[in-house]
Amino acid sequence: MDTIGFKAHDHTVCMEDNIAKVGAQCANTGLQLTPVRRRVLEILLQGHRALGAYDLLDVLREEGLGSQPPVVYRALDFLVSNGFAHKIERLNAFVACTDPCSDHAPTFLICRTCTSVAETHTELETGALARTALAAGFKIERTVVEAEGLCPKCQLDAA
Amino acid sequence: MDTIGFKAHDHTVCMEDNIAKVGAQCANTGLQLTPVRRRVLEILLQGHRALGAYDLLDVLREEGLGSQPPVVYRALDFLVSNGFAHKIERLNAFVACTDPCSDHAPTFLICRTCTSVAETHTELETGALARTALAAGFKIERTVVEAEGLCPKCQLDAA
DNA sequence: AGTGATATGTGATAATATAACATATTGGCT
DNA sequence: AGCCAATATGTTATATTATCACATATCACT
Repeated sequence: MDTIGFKAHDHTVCMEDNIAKVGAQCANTGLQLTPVRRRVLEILLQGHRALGAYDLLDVLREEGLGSQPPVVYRALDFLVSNGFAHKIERLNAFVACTDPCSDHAPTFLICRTCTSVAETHTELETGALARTALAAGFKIERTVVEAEGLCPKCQLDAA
Repeated sequence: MDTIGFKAHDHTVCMEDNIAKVGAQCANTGLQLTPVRRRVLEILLQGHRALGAYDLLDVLREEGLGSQPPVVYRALDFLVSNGFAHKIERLNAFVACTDPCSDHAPTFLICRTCTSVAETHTELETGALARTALAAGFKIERTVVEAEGLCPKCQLDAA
């Protein structure tokens, strides 16, 4: 039950590792990590925070990488559908995946004040939700599990 | 581990019970179940399905109960913040609560083809999340747990 | 080089949600 | 009843999030 995002860590290494893993995965599977896609991933990796599509687009626009919404939505669609990023439904925003090589059912801890997001991985198969679904004859294809609250730092700030 | 929504049941009674409970709760606590609020709840109760705010607004408009977005969003805000309805974040849509008297952390099973929604109340899932959060020093205030897939009926139809 | 698949550029618009401010209604109090 | 404060509604405008549609470019492979 790994939790990255609220813990101190070498973030430069964290980012480089992530990009390297994604690059390798793309090379292996024939996916194209084009400049816009790579840049969107880099921006998302910059902080363990959720960013809206239009926040990302603002950065791309400044850098001359694109100016219209479809540019960023296409890049996000690529990243999300290949498991390199996730959408936080509660915020209509996006985060880089912290473990981009494994196929997983991620869960998120979202800080309401600083919008930082920690990703954790719980097993879907054995969870209570899976048992409930089974009992109801429901076939789960995808899950959204998000907890909203206060991260350690913001709890201190609030006190 | 109750699951209403994919099971056959007397839906007229289901609706009437729900409205009666909500009415009683409002009377007890001084909340005002005004015509628009009541009507929005009724529309949501009509099926165990998620409806978008603008779908609801279309109905209200036909019935002369309101024509502008704030009308329906205010009613939904009332219903959601008092636990009489829930927002399905994955769909940006709303459902009536199936157990409007208890304070709970609901979870949902969402059928991708018929948009029917079953509400369940598993404490276990939030329990596992709660342990993860505790380990990370994160204080949970609210959770979003939604599973998307195929309901029993749509599995049959697909076969 | 040619071809089909994939990716990008761009303008328009759809879908979801809130701000801001005026007016009306309700409930409690004297 | 009459008044006040709180709550609810009406309405215009706008913000935010997301997709469509179609033209063009680039890539991967033969």
